[in-house]
Amino acid sequence: MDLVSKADLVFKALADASRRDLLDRLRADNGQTLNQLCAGVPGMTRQAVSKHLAILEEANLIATVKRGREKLHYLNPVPIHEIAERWIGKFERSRLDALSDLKKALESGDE
Amino acid sequence: MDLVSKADLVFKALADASRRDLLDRLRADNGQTLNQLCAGVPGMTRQAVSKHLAILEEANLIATVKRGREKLHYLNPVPIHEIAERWIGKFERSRLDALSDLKKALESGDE
DNA sequence: ACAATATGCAACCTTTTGGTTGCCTGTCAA
DNA sequence: TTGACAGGCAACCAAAAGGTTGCATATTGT
Repeated sequence: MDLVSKADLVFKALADASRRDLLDRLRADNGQTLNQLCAGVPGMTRQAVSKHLAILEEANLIATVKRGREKLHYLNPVPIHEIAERWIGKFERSRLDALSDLKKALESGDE
Repeated sequence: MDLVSKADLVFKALADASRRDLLDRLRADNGQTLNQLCAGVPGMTRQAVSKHLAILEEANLIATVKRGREKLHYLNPVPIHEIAERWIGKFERSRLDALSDLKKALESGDE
């Protein structure tokens, strides 16, 4: 098996606000080039953006297509979907239980 | 406004596998003490676990209740729920669109 | 009272992360 | 063919993250 799990790459990729922003911008306008994406993040070099995109690609959150001298970036929402289903879903299902535990604990702490 | 957004704290907290594991274990057995949680992570000092718990608490993913000399940790799934609703939800909704973009791009790349 | 237990605090260390600069490669257009 | 344009690669750097050790503090049971 992998040294780092697939889910871990996705969580780590999503941990950075700049990368979440890149995903947001691809969602709004899919298939942008590196330079187009750079234009939306002033105050950051092209290489920095390129590194973020590489991390997103490693996590399979984006796919790229080379078209001549430019590289088009496409959002792949599948890993986000899987994370939501497999991991967040568990917590969704136990939401009310956990809150009732919490409430009980806080009440008994008041005694 | 805050220097770091609330959502950012949650994403950052979820970025570490040990912390996700702690949440998992609290979900299975809510209200554990620090030492109980340490027992489940062999090969890590109590202080390391304590730091992870502090980060989770900072992100509001757990709430704590002091009970005598021990501190009980309770899962708070609400931030996870909010993340799922506000952020992941957007990507869920655009899932098919993005995939169709991707497919089109890959096809035209084959010409 | 006192020893054991449960946790907190702080300094310190190493690795990872996010970013930069500088230069190289490939592609298009005149 | 020769610039200009889009992007890749590698070295380097500062700051943050993850972890440790050592000591301090508060609570509890005997």
